[in-house]
Amino acid sequence: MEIENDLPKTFDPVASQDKWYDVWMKNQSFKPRAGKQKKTFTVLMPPPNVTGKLHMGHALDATTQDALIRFKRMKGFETLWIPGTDHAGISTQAVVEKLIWKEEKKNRHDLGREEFMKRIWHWKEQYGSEIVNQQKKMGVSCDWDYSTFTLDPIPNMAVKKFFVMLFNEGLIYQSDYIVNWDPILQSAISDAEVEHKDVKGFFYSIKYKVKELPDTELVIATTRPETMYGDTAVAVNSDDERFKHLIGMTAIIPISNREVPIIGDVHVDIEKGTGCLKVTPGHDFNDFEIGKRHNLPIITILNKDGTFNRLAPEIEGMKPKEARAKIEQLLTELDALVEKKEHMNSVGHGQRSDEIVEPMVSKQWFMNTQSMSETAVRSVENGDMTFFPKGWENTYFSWLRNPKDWCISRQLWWGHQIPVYYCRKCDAKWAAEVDPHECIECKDKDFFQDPDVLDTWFSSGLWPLSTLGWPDKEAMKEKGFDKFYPNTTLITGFDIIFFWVARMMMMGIKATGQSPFAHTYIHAIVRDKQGRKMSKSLGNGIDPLDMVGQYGADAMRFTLAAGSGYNRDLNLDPERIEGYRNFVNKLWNAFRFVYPFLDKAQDELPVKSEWHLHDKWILAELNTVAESMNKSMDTYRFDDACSEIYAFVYDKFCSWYIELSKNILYGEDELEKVKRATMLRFCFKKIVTLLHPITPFITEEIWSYLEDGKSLLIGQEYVEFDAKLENKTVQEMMNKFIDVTTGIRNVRSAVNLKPKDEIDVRLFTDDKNLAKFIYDSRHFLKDLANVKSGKIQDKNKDRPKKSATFASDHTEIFIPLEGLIDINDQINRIKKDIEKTKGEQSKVEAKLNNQNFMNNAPEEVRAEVREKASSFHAKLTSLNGILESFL
RNA sequence: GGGCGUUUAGCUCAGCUGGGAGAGCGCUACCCUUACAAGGUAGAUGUCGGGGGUUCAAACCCCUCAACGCCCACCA
Repeated sequence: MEIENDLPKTFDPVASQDKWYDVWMKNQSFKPRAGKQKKTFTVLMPPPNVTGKLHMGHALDATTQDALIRFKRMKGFETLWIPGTDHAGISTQAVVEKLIWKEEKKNRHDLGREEFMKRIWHWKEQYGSEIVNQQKKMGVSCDWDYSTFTLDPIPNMAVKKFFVMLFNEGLIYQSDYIVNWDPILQSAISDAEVEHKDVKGFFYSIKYKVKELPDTELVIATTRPETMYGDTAVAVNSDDERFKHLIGMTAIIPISNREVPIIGDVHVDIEKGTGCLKVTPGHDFNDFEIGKRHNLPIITILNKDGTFNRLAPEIEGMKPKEARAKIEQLLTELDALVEKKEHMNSVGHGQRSDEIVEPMVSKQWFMNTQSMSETAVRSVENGDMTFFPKGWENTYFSWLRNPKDWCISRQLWWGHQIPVYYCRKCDAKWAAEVDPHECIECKDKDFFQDPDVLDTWFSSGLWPLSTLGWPDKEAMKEKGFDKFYPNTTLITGFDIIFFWVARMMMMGIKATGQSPFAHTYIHAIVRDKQGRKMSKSLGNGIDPLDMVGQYGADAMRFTLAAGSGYNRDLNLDPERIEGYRNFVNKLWNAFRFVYPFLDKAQDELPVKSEWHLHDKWILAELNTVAESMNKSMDTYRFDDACSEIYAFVYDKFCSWYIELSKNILYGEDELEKVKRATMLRFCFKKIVTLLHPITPFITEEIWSYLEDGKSLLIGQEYVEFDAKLENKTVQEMMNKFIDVTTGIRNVRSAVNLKPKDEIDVRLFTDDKNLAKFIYDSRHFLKDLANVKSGKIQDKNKDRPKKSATFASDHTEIFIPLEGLIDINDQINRIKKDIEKTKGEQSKVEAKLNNQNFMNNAPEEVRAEVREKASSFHAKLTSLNGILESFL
């Protein structure tokens, strides 16, 4: 029979994607709406950089967050997912600066601050939303009306408010301190932005003369001889017998012949190097501390661009690497270089610039995070905020339990300018939330604002607050601050636990007294299939949009969700995306099968007494998968959720229920047809509902057919566990029926029967229920295994001779094939099966004969083992009986 | 140096509080069977990194070794 079907044979994701996204937008489906849970569920999107392009990390972010938010929305929470973009001070400024240089050969100083800022804003308006459009391709269901840019007026108010608060408490202060200086950015950066990398270098031993003892030479070990122009002391350990008599004398630095004191300090390790240390407080973190202890002067010998200044005349204008070579040459000429050996050194690099950072002393703004760290730690310890997986709290703790003051000023223009003002008349210095008109002290108009801007993470740290309108009362009311703060779940990668999660916790609690969110789910980092980081230099990046174009957003999303649970790496192989594309297509084709019968389907399920055994079974299975998916989604086990629904759709619904429906739908009984069509439609609605959070597009597409366009799936209720649908008995029975069917196919395959060969099957079982189940399902065996005729009997009946056979623990299968089969072949198969079963049985028997096991194992385990023993026994009895009949 | 993590089928991984080793992809054979060849049916594949220990019972708990990865750290 030909069934008309105007649906395409394969699902076309691209057409479907834009269509449904538009429909959802028009329908305002992403807006928060009060639901049956009477609770809110808020997720804050980690704002991508405005300069950013969507990469796999974003795609994973988008997928997990969207799956969660769609799930909770369907569960009846009032869901809000807040999007936004980050001004990303450094990278944005760099991008635009480069662009202007390319086009006009001007740098930012040529343009001036005001003009340059205008240009960046212009650039941002024009190109800054590219990533937003890319997120939409992934199907993100965030409320775009909440979209915020970190430099918007409200976040700016938030930044000022928070800054002024801490400034007035003395927690934000300005200080001349040694900081990490990035010579490319020409700005200070925070400790967290420094990445240490092993760099091959040399360990130099250099002779310093001692002024008071002309015959004595101190040998100093250093990896950075070029910084000797900044030395202001030589240090030895006060307990070092070799050198302690020198303390208080004077050392002479080679080349410059400058004199510096020899001091004793605990920091110096007697064992390490030569035991003598050159002290350069201006360019080394330890030396800075030593210098403070001994009141040493600080000499800064570097320019802002990392070249040496005129205090280092022989190497002035050089970069450190070049300078080092020059110094090495000079020292050699002076015969002051004792030794040079290879040495691996851990050198700090700027996270953004990847350039070696120089420790340098400069006036910067710092935030004292001591007490904020403590509250942030406590908040996780007492369960106000929980990490999923829990292990990540260690990373969080390790950082916050050892807090260092945070250098928050950056010598950039693009960002939140520090709200501190200086009076030129009276030296007043004050912080203000609103732009002042006059000096706070002397009322003079001649004042200026601090030129520096704040670290990007300062505004990011206030993100959960500012996106909900804080601190503007009216905006807070409009955006529902009281309702949506604290947020429910934060989803992000582990690489920004320090940068972002910890800062939001510190700042959020400081500002409101409440942890900004209840859960933090840390997802994996996407890597290539060999486990390497995706990077431009390796060229191993996979562009999510390419994949979306090629396989569809649903397949892309399913792949990412299936790969993301509590693991820390997600090694992505494009073949997997293809595999899940096939799954999406499978679902589509299952629907194509159902589609022509939809008009027969009724809205309500028939009364339970009219359910076919197979109906009971599929509904019980569906119920089981609904229960486990709910659990998985609630605990961020997207991987489990995916494999559960995948297995159900493939192995239960398509392979069996649909196959078992053909006989009915292509048959003559109109009443049965209506019932089955109703069941299929019902099941399909449940399936697409369960899948919708993960694969929103195809499910919405199918839903539109199932519901004839009357409603949108995005707004439907999620499938809940329903005790009334449970049916363990029928599930067990069906499993046995599947065993039997598979057994028949197995035999067919073993004796090389063609699919077209019809067979007669004789089944022997003592399981009365099963016999009835098979009998009731007998018509289906034609479709399932091309069984033409058959008979089900007790095991005490005679078995047919000369048959191909198979035995399970509950049923023996005989396919009489006189003349067609090789008896010896059959005997060998059975013997092999007997051996295998015996092996399994002996393991179980050993347990039962083990007195210790019987005494110690819990009863349920013993019962299980006994059951297994008897099933192996039954199977062996069958096999042996069959074997005898052949001999 | 400290911490975290990983090591299970050819590949990517799951295996929750210990109780007969799993999935997907790939592979082999046979099938264009009227939802689907982006498919169907059947099938093969593992000293669960090595070594000890606890236990009636260990992939799972403890100790130890090894390899790999990541994070932190002031190692001149």
